[in-house]
Amino acid sequence: MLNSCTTAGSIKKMSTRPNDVNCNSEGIVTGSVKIIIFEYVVIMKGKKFDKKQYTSEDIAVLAGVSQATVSRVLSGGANVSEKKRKKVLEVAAKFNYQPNAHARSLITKKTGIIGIVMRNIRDPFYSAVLEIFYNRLAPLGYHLIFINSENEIIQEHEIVKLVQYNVQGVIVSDAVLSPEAERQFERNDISVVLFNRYEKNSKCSAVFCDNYLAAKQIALYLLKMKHNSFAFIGGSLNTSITKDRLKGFEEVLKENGITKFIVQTGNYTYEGGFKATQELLTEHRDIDCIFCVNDITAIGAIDAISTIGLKIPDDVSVFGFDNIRPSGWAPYQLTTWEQPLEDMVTSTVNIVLENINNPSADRKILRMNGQMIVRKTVRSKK
Amino acid sequence: MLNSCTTAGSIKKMSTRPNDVNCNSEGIVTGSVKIIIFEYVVIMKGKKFDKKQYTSEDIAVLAGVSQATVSRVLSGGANVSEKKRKKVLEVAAKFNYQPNAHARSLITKKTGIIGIVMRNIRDPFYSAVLEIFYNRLAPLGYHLIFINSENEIIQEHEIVKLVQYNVQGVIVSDAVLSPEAERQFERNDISVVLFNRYEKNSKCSAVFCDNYLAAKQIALYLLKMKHNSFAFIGGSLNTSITKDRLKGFEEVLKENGITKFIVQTGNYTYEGGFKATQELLTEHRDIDCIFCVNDITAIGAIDAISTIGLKIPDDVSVFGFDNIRPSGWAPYQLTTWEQPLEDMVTSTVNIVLENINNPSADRKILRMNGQMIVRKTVRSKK
DNA sequence: TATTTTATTGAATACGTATTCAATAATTTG
DNA sequence: CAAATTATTGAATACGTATTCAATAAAATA
Repeated sequence: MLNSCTTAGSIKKMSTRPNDVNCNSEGIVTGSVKIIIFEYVVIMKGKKFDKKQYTSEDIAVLAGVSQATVSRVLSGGANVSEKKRKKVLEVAAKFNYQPNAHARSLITKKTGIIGIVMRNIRDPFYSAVLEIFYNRLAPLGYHLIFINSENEIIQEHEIVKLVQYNVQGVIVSDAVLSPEAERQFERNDISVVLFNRYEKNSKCSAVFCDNYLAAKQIALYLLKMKHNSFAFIGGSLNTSITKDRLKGFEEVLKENGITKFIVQTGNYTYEGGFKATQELLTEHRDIDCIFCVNDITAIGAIDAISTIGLKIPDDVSVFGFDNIRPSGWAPYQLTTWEQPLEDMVTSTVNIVLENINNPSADRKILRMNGQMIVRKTVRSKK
Repeated sequence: MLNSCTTAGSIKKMSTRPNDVNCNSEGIVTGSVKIIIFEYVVIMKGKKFDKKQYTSEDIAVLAGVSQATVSRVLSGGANVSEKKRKKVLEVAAKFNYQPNAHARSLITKKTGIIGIVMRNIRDPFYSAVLEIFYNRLAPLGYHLIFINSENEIIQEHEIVKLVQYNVQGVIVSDAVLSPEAERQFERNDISVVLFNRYEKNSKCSAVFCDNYLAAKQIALYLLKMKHNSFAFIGGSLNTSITKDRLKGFEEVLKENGITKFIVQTGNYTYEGGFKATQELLTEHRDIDCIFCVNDITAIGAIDAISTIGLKIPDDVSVFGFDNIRPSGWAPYQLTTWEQPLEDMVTSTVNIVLENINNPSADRKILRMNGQMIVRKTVRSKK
């Protein structure tokens, strides 16, 4: 038997090629050219075709065609006779051939990789964001390299690998890029879409909720419910989210002659919301209404309020933003503003895809609307 | 001026090479060989060095060395004279050269990519898992391709891209692989570590909490607190987590002569826990103690219990597993079992790295301990 | 049937890097 | 100073694929 041979060795392309090599149902190579059989059997070491990473060259030899034909079958599939196509596919399947994506991308300049840069992945809003992005992009053949950052402003060193991997696009969620990072992408013609952020001094596209308008509507609603003393718990004051939500909110309050308005700074986390609320209510017992920049902050606020011993919404109303799942949980029942998450992701993906097809496409800024979700943390009237 | 030239064109390697080409402080190339200057200026179109993705070949020309030397400087750095090294680094920095990771990996067979396959990324436990894995692996130069799945058993088509990208290792969290998927990885010498799962009929390494032992301790604790009628809300019965936690729990109950023990099936989610608890308490009002397979299920259970109007822990005690952050939130104060998350990740990373260095390393099965976190959802006595 | 058109194919090449190998330069040793 | 090491370098090559180009085979047209 041929497979009693024990010498190991690697496959080299033969200078003389068989016209035809067949594989029987056991997966053992048979055919008219012994040297080929010999070499492949040696590799297999009795494990059939496992433990060997086949190349298109190998498949070509085993199918009795040229490497070019194998490539044609497995990439586009154009211009190959039905007979050879079948043969190639058969051999490829039998030997479980998987093309090398790196070699492929070297030629095509298409890596099929998209970078996703995230902060606060522990915030349920952003876990959802990641999940939805994956579910949208994977069926299109794009895969995600995940980058986690702790910084509001993403630094160049955090994303340089994305450049080296030639990602075809980048999604930055809940953060912005440093000028150096942005230039790095720009130089390499990698388009970036900011998700849930907006930066004036940037050339990046951006998809976000119209925070300014939403905040105005929220303020109007809270006024309608006869609140008098307002507070806002934001994130960092130089993020567009906090700036815009604060601006819209404050404008409406001023227009309506509200004088009592305290702005407290959190950091978009539960802990931040909890602490900010404690401080807020210690100094300003008369606050009867808190607008939180996002739900996770609001949940922290709610817990702080009840820890102090105040009642929601009788003593203090709380309004959130995002409509994450925990906001609907029984103890919270948070009244909030729902971001149109699915639509935002869809739009972002569309921009990314458009930039891939047309690298000189214009920057796009998309403001989406969302809607108010009324639950039980804002009193009805007084 | 040289840059008044408007013809565009791509850079070709010159057959005759300059001995030295300098870049002045403006970033404009100067030197003794005009043809080189010409070509590079043409490319730049007056935008200095933007909008051009340089290759090591380009840097070589601009630094007056061979491509091999550039490669030596930027990869290992061995065996290059200090003078040329400096020159190369200077030019590379000035032109913002980034080596192509795909071309590199084609040679080195090291992609620097690790696949992470996740389910339930919306569960705070797994968001944390992802964050920690990133934070551990990125400093080591490894990057993550993120795969999301809805399946308990990961199918081949979901992970085939990981094979094509030649990932150097795979972490599968909260799921197992189908035999075909596992073989796919095995054939390609890609080692897999199951995280928080264990599968007997698999050759994959695994890192998980000793669920059996933990469940026994939990049962003992609940017995000590004088509970009589027990329930367990698990996930799917063919996952190791549910099986082992159930087994340990049930064994102790039996040893202690407990006859009232109801097993209800959830799906590791809030909604699953909520619904299972509703059903459970409708049929079995006498249950005074529920052990939930994980915290998010337990939180759903707590909400269901209080929705029904029962008191925790006076009427019903709830015990969780994981110690996710929301378990510590004010309304929940869930008594639970903390998984040693950081240690589990560290161990997993170590196994992955070991497998990279030694592909024939043995399968490793790591059971970690964790600890009980006593809060307020289990009554003290009765 | 002769001629033109189209389909199919393989050889050669390109992608951008790391590495081998041989040649040369620099240094050390005697 | 001569000989032997060692350090440095560039040319050539390999990695695994897609694609161009030229050649051949097949089909369609006259």
